[in-house]
Parts: sequence; structure tokens; C-alpha cells
Amino acid sequence: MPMTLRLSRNETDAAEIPAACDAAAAQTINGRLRALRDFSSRERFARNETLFNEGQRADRIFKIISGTVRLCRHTPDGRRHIADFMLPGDIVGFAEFDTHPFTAEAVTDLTLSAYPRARFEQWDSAGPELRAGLLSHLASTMLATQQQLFVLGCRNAKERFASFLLRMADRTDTPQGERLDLPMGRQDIADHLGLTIETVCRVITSLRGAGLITAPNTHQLILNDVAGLRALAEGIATLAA
Amino acid sequence: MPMTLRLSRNETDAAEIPAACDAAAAQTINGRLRALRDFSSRERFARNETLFNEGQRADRIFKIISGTVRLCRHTPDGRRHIADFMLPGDIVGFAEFDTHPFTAEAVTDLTLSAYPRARFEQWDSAGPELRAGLLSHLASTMLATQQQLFVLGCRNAKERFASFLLRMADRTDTPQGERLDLPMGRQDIADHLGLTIETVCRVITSLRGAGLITAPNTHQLILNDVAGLRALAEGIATLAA
DNA sequence: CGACCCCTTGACATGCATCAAAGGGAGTGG
DNA sequence: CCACTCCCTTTGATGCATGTCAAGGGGTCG
Repeated sequence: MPMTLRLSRNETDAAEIPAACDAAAAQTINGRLRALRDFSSRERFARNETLFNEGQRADRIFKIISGTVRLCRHTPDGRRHIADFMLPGDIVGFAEFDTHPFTAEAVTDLTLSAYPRARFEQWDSAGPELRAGLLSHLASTMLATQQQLFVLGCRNAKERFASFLLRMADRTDTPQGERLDLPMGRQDIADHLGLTIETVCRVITSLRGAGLITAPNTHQLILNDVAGLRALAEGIATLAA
Repeated sequence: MPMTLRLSRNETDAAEIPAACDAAAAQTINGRLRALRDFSSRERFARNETLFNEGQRADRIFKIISGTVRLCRHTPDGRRHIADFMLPGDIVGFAEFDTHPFTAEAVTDLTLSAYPRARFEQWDSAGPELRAGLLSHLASTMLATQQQLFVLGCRNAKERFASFLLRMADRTDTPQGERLDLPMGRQDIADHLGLTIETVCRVITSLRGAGLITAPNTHQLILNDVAGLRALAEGIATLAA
């Protein structure tokens, strides 16, 4: 979420509608990217490959087509923090200064489109819609980052994990009872939530014991009780078990 | 830092130079605010007064003239998280959507200028400079938020406090050996760093014991060894004591 | 079938929170 | 000017959530 834009489902969908490819559409972010199609390149990365490293020059904008990316930073002594995961439709690398503030790695096999940033930022042709779209996206990215800050600042392990699940379900439009895909491993989740892998495992066990979730397999969870999870995430409820 | 803009020292200073009040200056953020002078109001708040509450309509932009503001959120069960402190020169309320995502309270007695947001956002007259200025400020705000996320995600109490001190010293241009003003109380620092007030006190005691800092009084600290503090903050060094 | 990798669980350690109480410092009233 | 009071800070004693260390367990790929 930091330094990146996340497109709302609506806009992403709209971007796929050919009819939207007119002059007005070029004034949205996705419209602008579409206008740069001829300058873009489709690329693939294998699991755990690096898209770019922290400090590297940020001259391209990436739009995730399929797969998941993690944005992470490292401490000199080897600890890792995952600022956020980027899902299909998300855009990486737009809001940075000239260098990337984090490393981007493929969590799964990955397909993306890369656009030259310099062209994207030729503002001369940018209309008020694009400007509004950019500010609005920056604001929502900001909001998400601030939310995560709140989570790390105030909440315990179960609350953090519940927040994470709810956000993932929300981002992927997964309703209660459906299988929620978690493409990242436990260690990634732990590094995102400021916990250890063992604690994440224990929390999952505990939530499963409470009936809030079901775990068909390692990378899929079913949220049985979204309201309960929300109560847990908000700190309204505590888990007896 | 979240949802807010922080002006670099340079720009703040430039804003005070009358000669800068020409057409070009109206294309910077501070220039734009100055152009709205006639619509602005100077206001004062006493210590602990509330500027606005979370969820309240965000129709004004505030520029801190003197004093300190805390931006905070509360959990339903009473825990509090301070996203950031706003210092003189900082701007609050710019990057939000239509409602404030947090509560703003006066840490100390406070003077500020309030500007109508609607007028600020009449983009018709905005040139490329203002646009660049806005994006650049959003990006740096974002960077700071992400940095704080990293701190809360990866670091222990001493490291967090050292990071906090270094950032405060940096924001206030306080060099090593000079008194660093900490207008906020220990509880505020604790809520900002995701710690308890007792832990903050113990950390201070510990850093003082190590000679890294001196504490002339509660609201002033002297950083005796910025390099040492930086090593601590980065996780390179540990404190023996 | 075996090896590897990741996940899970258990036992133990510890950093920080919690609970409790004493120690300033600033403002107020005598 | 001093004493009182209130609020905040500091320190101490103890407990708990989470980290650390260690040992299986299960799925996947060759």
C-alpha cells in the first residue's frame, strides 16, 4: 500500500470494457495506462523472483495482471517487514520519488504489464479527471497505510490476523462461506503483521477452534463468521479459547 | 503523517518571503494558501482541545502556526493510537476524502490558520507546479507513514524510541548536543510508538544510563550521540545496559 | 519412494504490559 | 512565600502474550 496505488474494483473492471476506450477514458489512471499500451511490455516472473530492489531507480509502473507481489523492506540485521501485498489490478511504482522505497518480489508466478513512468507523467495532456483520480487513489492508499499503522500500533496477534483476513476478503470480493485464497505463505503473513510464523499458526489454530474460520488447505481459508471476525479485529470481542 | 502534508523547511521559509508572492508562487502549496488569505481565519486552541473529530466533515485545511497537534484514532475499547504529530509549518486536512480519518487534538496551546478546502481545490487555476508540489508532498507523507509502519512492524521498544527521537530532531532541525523539545507527554509518545508509558520511561532511563541522551527536564532531551542512536534505531547496535 | 520445504505443535524464555506506589513540578490558595 | 493538590512521570514487582528453540507432520516434486 505505501507508495503505490490500488485501483478499486470498479475502475479495474471499467478498464476492461472496450467501449470505455475513448478520449474521456484517457483521463483515468487505467485509461492513461491503456493509452500507453504501445510502450508497455508484458512480463512474467516466477515465484520468489525480484521485480526490483529497494533503492533501485523507479522508472517503470507495473500493473499486476495475475499473481501476487510483496513489497518489503529489510533491517540491516535481517528482519523483514512486508508493507503490503499487491493483487491483480493493483498498480505498483507510481507514487514513489525517483527510487523505490522497498523491494518487490513475486509471491506466486506472476504476469504484469510494465509502463514507462516518464510517459505516464507527461502531465501536459492530463485533464482534471486524471488529476482527481490520482489524488483520490493516493488518498485511499494513504488511508489503507494508516489503517495498517493503527493495526500494528494497537492490536494483538488475533486482532491483527482477523484484520488481515477481512481486508484480503474485501480486496478479493470473497463473501462469507466462500474459499478465500491466501497466495502468500505463513512467513509472509507474519512479516506483514509484525508477528512470527509460529504465532500466526497458533492464531489460525485458535480461530479454527472457535469456529470462526475453516482451513481446507494451507492457502485457502473459509470465513465462517465475518461479523465475529470483525468484532475480533475491532477489539470488541475476545477469544475465550 | 497519514492524510496530511508536511512541508519541507525550505518551502515553509520561502512562504514567509513577501517577494515570493507573485503568480508563480501561487503554484506551490503555500503559495496557494497565501492566495486564499482573505478566506482564511486565524484560530487558537488550548492544550487538549479538539480541532476536529474522526468522521467529521473535512472542509477546512489547517496550517499549524505554533504549537503541536496529535492525530489519533481510538479503538472501541479505549486504546488510542497517535498516527503522527503535526508541528509548525505542517498542513493538516488536505489529503483526506470528505471526512477526517482521525481526531486532531492540541498537544500544546496552538495557533493555526484555517483555509476553506473547496477553494483550495478549485483546480482550474492550478498549474503544473502546484500539481507537482502536491504529488511530491503526498509521496513524502506516504514515505513517512511507511517508515513508521516499518518501525512498528519490526522494532523493539528502544529502537522505536530512538527512531522517534531522530525524526523529531530532524523535523525541528535540532543538532546533536542541542536541547530537543518534546512538546508531547510520555503517554502521547507511548501511544505513537505502540508502547506503554512505563516502557517509554524505562527506555529513556536506559538511554540516559548509556549516555546516549541527557534529560534536562521532562519536555527537553539532548541527543549526545546521534550516530549511536541511529545505530540503535537501525537495529545495528544493542544496548548492553 | 525420498527429499525438501513449509507448516504445525510443544516447551521454554523474555520483553513488554500490568498493577502498584512513590517522586517531582506547576499551579492554586492560604 | 509556603503548603497543598493534582497530574504526570518514574521506579519496582509481577504476569502474560508473544518470541525462541526444537521436534515432528504433511504436501509436493523429482
